[in-house]
Amino acid sequence: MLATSVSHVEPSIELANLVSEKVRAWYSANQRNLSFRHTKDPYLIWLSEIILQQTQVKQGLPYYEKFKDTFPTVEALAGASQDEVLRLWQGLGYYSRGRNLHHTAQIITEAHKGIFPNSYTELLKLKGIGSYTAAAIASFAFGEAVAVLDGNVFRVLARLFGVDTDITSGAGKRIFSDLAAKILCPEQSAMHNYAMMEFGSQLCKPHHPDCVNCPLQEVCVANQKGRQRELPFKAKKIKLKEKFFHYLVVQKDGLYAFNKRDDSNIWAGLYEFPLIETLSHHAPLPSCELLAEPKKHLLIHQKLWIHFWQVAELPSASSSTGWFSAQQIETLPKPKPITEFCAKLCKI
DNA sequence: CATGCGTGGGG
DNA sequence: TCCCCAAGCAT
Repeated sequence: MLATSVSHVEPSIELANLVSEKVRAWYSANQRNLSFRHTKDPYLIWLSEIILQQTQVKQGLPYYEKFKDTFPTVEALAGASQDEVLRLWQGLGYYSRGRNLHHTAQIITEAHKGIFPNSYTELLKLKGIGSYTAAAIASFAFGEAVAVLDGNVFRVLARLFGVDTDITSGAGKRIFSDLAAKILCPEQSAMHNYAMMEFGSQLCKPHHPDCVNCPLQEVCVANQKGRQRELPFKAKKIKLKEKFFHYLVVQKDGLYAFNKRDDSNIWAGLYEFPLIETLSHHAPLPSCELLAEPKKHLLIHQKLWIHFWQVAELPSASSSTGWFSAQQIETLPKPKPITEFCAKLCKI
């Protein structure tokens, strides 16, 4: 599944040109009619780009229109109060975008005397403008030859060139920005960037890419190999899950109930007290006595809460339990929390 | 570099 | 129900 070192296709100049030409031709015939694409006013382009960060056009468009009507210029936006701006932003989410928008409008109005910074490098210095937005404004408003790299472009490039490097990793960012730069048509950067994003959002879609009608199907690695579904590759976000382990300390005739863990889980093959896993700290059985404070045990993507309960008898359900003396247990391989608990138990 | 930040929609 | 995704950025 996960490939660490994969030799994806390195596009030749010819292939790079072909890709840009085909995508731009597709765009000319298939682009949606979106008002913010029909302006070169850097203020309006900036406004639309901020609103559309992590936001679908359908959701953001009404906000763009509202802001454009209410604040037609950067000075008008700068002159508003933060409350007015956030009131207009209400419901769109990611409210720091609204705060930064207002703040940056004031910087441009005052420090830049109302003149919008006109290069990728200068734009990047403004609050709320990162690499994507700087490239978007620089190319759309000023024709600078910089390639945008957003979620759509990641997807198009990953599929087209068969790149299965994790797009969230540092290595991935490098590979994809190199590829994006390589296929950019410098004389047509605005059109190229619009086209790449539109192509990704309308044809090379995440779930049902329209490969049958794709002008690049013959050069697309994912299409050749049927890997559209796997690309782009993102490492699964590791969510720290909380688990509650309850160990039952049961003594019978001087022997302790003790089990060997099966090999399909953590601590495979090690020994432990009979275990009940629940969803809370609460006692797992009606009559049992807590022997120690719950112990936190951190694994790579799990937080375990370990409890030890003294119990008179084993629940009838538990099977295949062995019985061992304290001396025998001492010699058995055990997980760290069990070892620690046993050590404490011996001292008492 | 991992995480938090919002809301709406789809599988 | 849950997870992923949508024109990312700041910390």
